Amino acid sequence: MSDIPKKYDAAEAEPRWIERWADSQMYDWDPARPREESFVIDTPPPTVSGSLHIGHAFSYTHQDLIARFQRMRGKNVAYPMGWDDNGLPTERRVQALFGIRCNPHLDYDPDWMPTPDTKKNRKAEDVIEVSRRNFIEACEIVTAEDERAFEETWKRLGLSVDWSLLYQTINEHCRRTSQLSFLDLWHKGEVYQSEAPTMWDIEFRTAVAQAEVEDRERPGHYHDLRFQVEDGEEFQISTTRPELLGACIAVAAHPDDERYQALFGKTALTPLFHAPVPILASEHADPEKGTGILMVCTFGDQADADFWKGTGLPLRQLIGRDGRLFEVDYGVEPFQSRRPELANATHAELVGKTANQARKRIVELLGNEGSAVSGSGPALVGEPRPIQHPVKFYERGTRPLEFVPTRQWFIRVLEHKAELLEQGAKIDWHPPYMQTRYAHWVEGLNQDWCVSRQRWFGVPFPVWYRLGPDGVADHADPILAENDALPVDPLADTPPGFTPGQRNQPGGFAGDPDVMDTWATSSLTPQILSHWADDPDRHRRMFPADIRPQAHEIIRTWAFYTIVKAWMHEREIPWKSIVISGWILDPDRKKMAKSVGNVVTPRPVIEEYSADAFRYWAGRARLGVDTAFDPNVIKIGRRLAMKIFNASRFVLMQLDRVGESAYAIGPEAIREPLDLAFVTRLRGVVERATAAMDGIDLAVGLATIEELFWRFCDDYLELVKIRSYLEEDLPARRSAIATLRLALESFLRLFAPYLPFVTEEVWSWRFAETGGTRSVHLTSWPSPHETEAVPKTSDEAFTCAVEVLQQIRSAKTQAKKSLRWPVVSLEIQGPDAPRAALAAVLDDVRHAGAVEAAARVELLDGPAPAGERFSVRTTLSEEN
RNA sequence: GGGCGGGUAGCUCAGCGGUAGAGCAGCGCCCUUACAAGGCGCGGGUCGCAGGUUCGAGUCCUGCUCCGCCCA
Repeated sequence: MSDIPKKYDAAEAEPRWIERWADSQMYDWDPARPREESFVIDTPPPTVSGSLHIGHAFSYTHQDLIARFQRMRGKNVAYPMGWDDNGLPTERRVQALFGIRCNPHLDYDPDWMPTPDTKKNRKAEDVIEVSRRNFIEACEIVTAEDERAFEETWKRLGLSVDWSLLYQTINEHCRRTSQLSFLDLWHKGEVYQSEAPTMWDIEFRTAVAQAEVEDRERPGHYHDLRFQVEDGEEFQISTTRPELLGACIAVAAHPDDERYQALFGKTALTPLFHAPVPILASEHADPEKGTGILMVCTFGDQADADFWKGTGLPLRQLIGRDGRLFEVDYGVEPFQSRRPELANATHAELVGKTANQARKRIVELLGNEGSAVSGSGPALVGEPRPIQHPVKFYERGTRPLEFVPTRQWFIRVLEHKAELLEQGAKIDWHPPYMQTRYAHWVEGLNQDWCVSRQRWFGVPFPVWYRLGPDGVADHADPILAENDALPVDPLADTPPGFTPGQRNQPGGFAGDPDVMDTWATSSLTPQILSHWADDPDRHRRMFPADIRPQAHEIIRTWAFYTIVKAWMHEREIPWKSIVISGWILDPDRKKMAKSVGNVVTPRPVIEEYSADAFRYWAGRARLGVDTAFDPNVIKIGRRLAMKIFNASRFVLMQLDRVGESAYAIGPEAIREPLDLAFVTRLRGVVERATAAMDGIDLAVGLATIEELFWRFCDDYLELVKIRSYLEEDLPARRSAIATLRLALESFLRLFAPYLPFVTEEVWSWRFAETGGTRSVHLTSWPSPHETEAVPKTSDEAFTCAVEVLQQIRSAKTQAKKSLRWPVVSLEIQGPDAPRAALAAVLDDVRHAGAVEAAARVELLDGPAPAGERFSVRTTLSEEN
């Protein structure tokens, strides 16, 4: 038998085990086993170009705890990893790193290689324009690097991922799956194209979906402007966006608003532009806001866009895709004006300006004498009034969204709210209240899912358009790719029935230039894993998945979209349960953010405290609840790992002292009252921990195991020492040895999901050979069956022993004596039942408490203090 | 403004109908042959506030308050 190491050095041991596990295939999913035996995890594919912060490692640890537990329960666990490569985060990073920008009109340069641009103050003219294909190649180089870093961190954390199931959301298989999904939805009528005002990010120049939009409180101003009715009467509207005055198409007040009853149905004229606009009654107007009457323009906000739809009013778009006001001609439809020269002169002041710049200028113009419609006085009444109001932003953007009419692809979700709510209810949510959050999101939807993005590094739509003789695309009747041709790149591949030379030629074809939203692909992760696109048999074995672990901020995106897709394709739920981790906040309970500079990355923490310690911290957090980053809790984990090491060392040294036969003593040798009582405790802990883990109550499972383990170390080991030290092979020693072995083997397996490194280290010393399983991670989770040969008793004897032992220790500590200090007299008073229980284990207690052989020990009948079993009087020896 | 979660010892949290718990921090003691990056012990809380239900309420109900998150 090999020597048992004296010290545990996690920094040395953990990498050693990672290496050993790497090629062992011990975490691999076995495709041959039936569905009932499988446990399929739909792992969130992290965005590789995002920075990895400690919250990711925290959440991924939760998945691993579940994976390892299920594996030990005998399940054939499919625990994949995926990298979410495509989309804006990658493009943004690539642009910044290489100082490049994609120009899709350029030709591919096969000799071009991206080189990091280290210029400190890069000017706009320094940015190199590259072709779409070169740009995509640059993205691929960066993501490949990022993936390596992620993989290394996951391995360092001890994630038991089956790396043979690895995928990238941009790889061929995912592109095929994603495009197939699109085609399937097209054939089912769930996807449509429309040209409509869409939320548009002027910075990235792409459409964005409702799920990616957030409200931010921003300062603004109410501007009161004088409008004039054709008959000369005046009224004032309030607006926060005076720069859109030229885009005004109507004026509206609430139908019940007494103040404006006389105006409804009349026509008003706008100042500076003199556009005739109808005065309408509309529920959209809030009588409490501003003057209660507002101008509707195309488009100041969502309300304007909603209002405009279906009214038949003209579309007067002023803001372009770059966020600047473009040229228009007043006096020509749809830009009506009673005084076109004045309107055009005004607009000339604003053309080319951003919304902000234009606002400043037009406020000056509106403040000028004579700017009112009547020509008398300024149109602007008083000073603009500062307010705070919510403004819509793309979640990754820095500038307010605009509503710009563009052609986009949409997936129908609004008309399926009821079904999507029903699907949500079929899924088991952990914690349950997270389902409410999902439901509220679904109920609050007000737009279909916009899936097209005007970007490059993503999955293209498998679609081409016929070009008429005039070169104009026929969007109404797109050419779709054949299923078996997928994946296609419509900008490179030629549609059936055409030749490459007909690309972009009148009478020829054009490829759809857009790519899909990242979520359009990552909403298919269960199907990507199951090979829905090309392997129906495997799909049946893996779909729906058992579990989806994720954090709560992506309920509205990833979870929601995945539920949508699974329902649309197969009328199924994507997974049986969903587990939501909380967020990690900084120690002051603030959200970690790059801009605040309080982001903690996982690697240094793992290096400092060990992966086991980190995992302990993650395992202790309750699901769904945000947790402050607290090194103190991680330190407790480190201490626990150390304790497991030392206690194991002690137990195995006891077994070794007996010899190899010790490892063959079965549970039937457990006969001593103390040992029976402890095994009863252990049995209860196994049952409770198993129930907790089954219910994904990871923190409760850990706390249950940990609590008994500390009792084991602090009290049981002390109480049993005297018997395990016995030189002779007596039943008392056999019972002790058998209990120690059973307990240690149980604890190691119970802790294995949480602390995979130290448990494996200890397992390797002896049990790898004697236990018949080379790794603790290949053993089975402890079960009550293992202790069937041990007579069931109460755990009262152990409880009583511990109580008296603690009283003795307390007496010694208060007397400032060492714990080895001899006791000469012990008077224990208590009721019959605990006295009887104690009597059976009194020898163990005497030895653990260093009660002298000749000491007077009395068990007396009598009451005990409230909440205790005994009243104990300890008399210490005068000298040691 | 609506919804969700939470306010328990100095700190981090457990307990969710039956005599207030753990760990950390504090204080004190102990180098006991597994463990000094250790062990043992000791203090320490009107369980956010106000009502109510109950024989009995951190624990259930109502209102309020503060914090966080999600959504408008």
